Amino acid sequence: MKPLPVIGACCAPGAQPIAADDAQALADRFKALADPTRVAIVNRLAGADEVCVCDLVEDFELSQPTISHHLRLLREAGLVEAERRGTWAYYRLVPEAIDGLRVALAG
Amino acid sequence: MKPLPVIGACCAPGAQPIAADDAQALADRFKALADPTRVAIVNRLAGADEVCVCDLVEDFELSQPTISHHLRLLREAGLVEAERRGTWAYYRLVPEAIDGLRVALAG
DNA sequence: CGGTTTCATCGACAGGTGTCAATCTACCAG
DNA sequence: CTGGTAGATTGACACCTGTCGATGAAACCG
Repeated sequence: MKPLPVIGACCAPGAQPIAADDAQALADRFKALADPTRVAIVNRLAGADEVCVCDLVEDFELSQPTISHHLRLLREAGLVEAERRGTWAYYRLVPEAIDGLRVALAG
Repeated sequence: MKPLPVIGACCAPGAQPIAADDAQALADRFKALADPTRVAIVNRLAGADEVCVCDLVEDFELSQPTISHHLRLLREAGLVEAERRGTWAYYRLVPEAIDGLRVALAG
């Protein structure tokens, strides 16, 4: 798991050149949001403190493995984090990660 | 070419639920930034008013068709726009499109 | 203990994506 | 008109990705 690198402004007028590594790291995080299901999951998590996986499986009309797959990608990108409590797993947003992307889009 | 739909906050704590269409539209625009070369191109365009395609082909060590391909994806996502002057083509950032993404990431 | 539930992982498959060489289409200079 | 240059398009290829069914792993219940 990467330590969630902090990348400065890059994509609005006036931004300074960024290194190839940073472009790669940014692309990786944007890739996590490059799917409508994952955008919807993030949106769902943004509306509550935490959400049980079982609720996500009910909300979206996708198989449980597919939801699990998307959650993993979001987790690996550092955008969400999971906590296991007994039989259930609860997912939360990582606001700092979203902030990081917003900052990167600034000028 | 889509009319660049405006989508409200979606991905930070406190955001309201968004429609499936909006999740799709957002994912499409994030997908345009889900590649390191395209992030670097956007960063390059952010540092100048406009950039000639010939300069991009020189800067990045990729073939001219590949650069052209990435520019098309960015254009179709509405993140950049092109202007043809004589033999050369000049690309510019569309700041409103970047702003739209930044707003979507807000809470 | 055995059975059930929740979630993650695996294997497979169709469709999408990044890349390049080759080609095509303006446009400009003689 | 001829030749040269800039950029877009095409075709091909390897690789990645979203999806599902089947299986595994861990916790709970009776």
